[in-house]
Amino acid sequence: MDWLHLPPMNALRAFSAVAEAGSYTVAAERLNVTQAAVSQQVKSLEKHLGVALVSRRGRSIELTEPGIILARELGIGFEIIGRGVERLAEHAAHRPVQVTMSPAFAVEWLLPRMAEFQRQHPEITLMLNPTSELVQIRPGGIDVAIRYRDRRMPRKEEDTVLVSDMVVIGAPSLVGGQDLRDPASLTKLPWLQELGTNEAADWFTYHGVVPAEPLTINHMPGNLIMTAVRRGDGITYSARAFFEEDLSSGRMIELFSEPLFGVYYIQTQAEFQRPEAKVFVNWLISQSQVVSAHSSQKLI
Amino acid sequence: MDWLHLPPMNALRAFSAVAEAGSYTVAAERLNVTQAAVSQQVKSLEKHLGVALVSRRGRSIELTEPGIILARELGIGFEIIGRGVERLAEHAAHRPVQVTMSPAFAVEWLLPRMAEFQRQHPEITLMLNPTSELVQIRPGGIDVAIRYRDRRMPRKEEDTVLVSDMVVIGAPSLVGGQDLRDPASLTKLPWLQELGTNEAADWFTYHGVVPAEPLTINHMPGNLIMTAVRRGDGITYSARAFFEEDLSSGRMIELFSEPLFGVYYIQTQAEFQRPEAKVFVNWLISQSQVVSAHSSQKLI
DNA sequence: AACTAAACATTAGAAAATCTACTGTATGGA
DNA sequence: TCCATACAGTAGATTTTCTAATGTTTAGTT
Repeated sequence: MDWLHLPPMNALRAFSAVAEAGSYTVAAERLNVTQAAVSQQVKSLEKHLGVALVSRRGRSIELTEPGIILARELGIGFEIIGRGVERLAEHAAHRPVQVTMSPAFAVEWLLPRMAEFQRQHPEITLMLNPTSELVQIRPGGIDVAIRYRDRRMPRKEEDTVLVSDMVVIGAPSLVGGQDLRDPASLTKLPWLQELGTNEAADWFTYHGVVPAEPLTINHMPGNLIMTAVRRGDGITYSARAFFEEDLSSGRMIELFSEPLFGVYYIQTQAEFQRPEAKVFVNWLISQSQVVSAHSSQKLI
Repeated sequence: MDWLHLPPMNALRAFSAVAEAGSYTVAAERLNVTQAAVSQQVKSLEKHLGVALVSRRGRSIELTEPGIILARELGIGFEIIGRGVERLAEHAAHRPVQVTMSPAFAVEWLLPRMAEFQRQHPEITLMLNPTSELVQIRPGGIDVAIRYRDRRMPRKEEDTVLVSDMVVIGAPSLVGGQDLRDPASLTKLPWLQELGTNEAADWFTYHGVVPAEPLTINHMPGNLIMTAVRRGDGITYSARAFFEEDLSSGRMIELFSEPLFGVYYIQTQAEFQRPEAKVFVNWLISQSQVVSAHSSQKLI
């Protein structure tokens, strides 16, 4: 394909629209530009080709003989291109909305609410990708990411899903009856921690504790941690919101708490957001909440 | 055709080139832009469609499945468009170079030299349009116009074909033996004048003569005037260059002369000039001359 | 004949798209 | 490990494209 000697595509498109519409004014409407713009584009195309394509005939226009020939070819070409794009657009529209988030958030917050979303929007299918890796948001890939940050990294202009106390938490069978009011005392307990993260060490650093002996840390996939903590395999650092039920029923014990410390917020491709993704994001926002102390309250 | 929901044509073209070349760098070369430009165009297309079209694979790239589908359609579409344009371009290339000029210039200056041009450039056919109307220069229409102006309207930057004395001239049978040294004396003679022009009246005005009685003016098509003047039907105002032969042989008599007064110059479409037209213009310039007094001399 | 309205043409300046030059990142081969 | 190659990202420059206003031509109307 010889791209170099092709006239500007926009000029070809304008002329093709004119040929199709039989009028500059109508073509301009269809292209959603002014009549002057179309007139100029066609002029520039004629100049490029050195051939008159359109001739005025009183108040209307007429294609010249070469104009007719060109218009026929262009019409076919653009038709094919248009169909190809349309096909792809349809394909894209039916693709599930892809959402990534941390395993803890998926299991403890999103999944319990998913049924409600599906009831409201049965036409939209979601594909969840629970991982603590930062998956790139990109067309054809992840549409929406729900991410965690602590309060110390403030941002403006972001959609918040959940603001929660962050807590160190454990099962009564593991921590019951001990005096654990000093952060340093937690160095003796086994920690459970997401693969590839460093929550336990960070927590001690934040609280000014330098562990005297090596910490006992079990790394495991995020989705297993909740279960393991409940079973008494170790303690972990997490959002209180994920354990409301456990705490009020006494199945879990809160060891330390940092009020309103953790923020889960939405990241999404700002422009050209797919309509389905937008619906999901709006729903997320409608479900957003602040969880603090021993009560949870809706924000919106 | 739904032009509104079509992505930007340039982005489609860039992606099609990438698909064809199998590489951003090569595609960029073929499109004669930088690799960054192509990269951005493809990105923007992906954003528009919400679909990943290209994926990196090490140091090379690979089209995604939807990318392959789209590329196939685009390839066909652009191919058709390209062929249509190419066909037209060929058609245009073989079209005769269309030249307009005054009838006098055509008969007396250009036609005698045409044979030489044809000898030098047998592949180029000319179509002459001798008329004193100002035909619009426009793609697909007139390529080159040779126009007259008098010295009083100076221009810069124009290609001159002929600068000549302007003379009032007549056949001996009509004007011989009379004392016509006073411009006013010419009011009594019959004038021949191009249809739609006003040369005679202008000439008297320029020479400060207010005709006492109505002038005798015969209007006729330009190509007939030369013959009529030679036959002694009247006098006319013209470039001396057209009558060199007649004057030196005594077949015509020069009544008044304005040295280097008339300029014949070339008008042509500056940009996107067809190659054939350019050849002809260059030849015209090579033939250009200044004609003054009783001698003519080549300028170049 | 004069008026009116509809359609295309032209222009300057504004707005938007596009490109370049540069820098950054990843990868395969010497 | 270093180098060369290819793609990615960014800011600012450049080019293209568009709009808004106005002009021109023509067909139909009064």
